Amino acid sequence: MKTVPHITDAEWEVMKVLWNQSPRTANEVIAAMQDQTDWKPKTIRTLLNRLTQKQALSFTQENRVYAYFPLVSEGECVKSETQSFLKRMYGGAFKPMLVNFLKEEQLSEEDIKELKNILENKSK
Amino acid sequence: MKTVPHITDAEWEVMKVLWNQSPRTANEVIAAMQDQTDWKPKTIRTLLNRLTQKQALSFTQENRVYAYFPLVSEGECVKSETQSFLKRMYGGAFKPMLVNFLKEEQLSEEDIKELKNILENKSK
DNA sequence: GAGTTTGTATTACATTTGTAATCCAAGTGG
DNA sequence: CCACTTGGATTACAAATGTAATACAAACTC
Repeated sequence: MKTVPHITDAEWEVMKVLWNQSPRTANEVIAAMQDQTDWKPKTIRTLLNRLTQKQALSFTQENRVYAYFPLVSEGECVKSETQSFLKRMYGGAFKPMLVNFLKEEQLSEEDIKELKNILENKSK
Repeated sequence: MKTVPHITDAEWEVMKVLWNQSPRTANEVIAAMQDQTDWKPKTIRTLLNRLTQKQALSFTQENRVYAYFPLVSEGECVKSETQSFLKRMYGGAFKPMLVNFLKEEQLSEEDIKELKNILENKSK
């Protein structure tokens, strides 16, 4: 399976913007992030650079301006991060975590119904 | 709610040993970790120190030897780490993650049954 | 009681991460 | 053509993290 680069917390925010829509220029990304964070533009450019270096992003060049786009999908990254998270927390086993959290978290009737449905379909 | 200190990957391994059984002296921890890791004893001592500083551990002193024990429970830590993980991955929502992973992961018939049971009990 | 061992405390040092600022080159306005 | 702007490239720097080594003090061995 393809290995995705490790994406840090700060970088993750940038990725989310580009997963949401791409390609986008650096300035567009910066603009899109003005609400969520108070990072300076230079900071965001640094993150774009690092993500490009670790091949999570690439870009096309139009005149002097780069338009960035993801090289890895959100699903891949979420999966990969979850895997290492689970490994740390629960020794890699998915079910114990589910058991633990199903017990602890509050879920609405609807949520429970939806989850049961999913399980239903899996078991077929 | 009580805030637990942030425990890093390496530190987490040490905590697991002490959650598993405590109190334990530094040497006992080191011995217990010989299989899982190839960290030098000094490294493990550093981790014990850092964990003590951040008040994840404390110790009692018997002659010149410290016996360490956790100040925070595994459950607390798992919960807290999971919260920040979910925040990063899914904007903090628990259910979307469940949905996503229930769909993706393989679970045995038994697992599914168990999970459905848990859901059953919650919905009552 | 002086040297050696052994536990703890202190210090070290590279890498990663967060958070930018500075430098430089291409384009733009007069 | 030359100063100014603007986008990207390079450099900066502190805190956190991984991974130890060195220093020091108590205890144990002759």
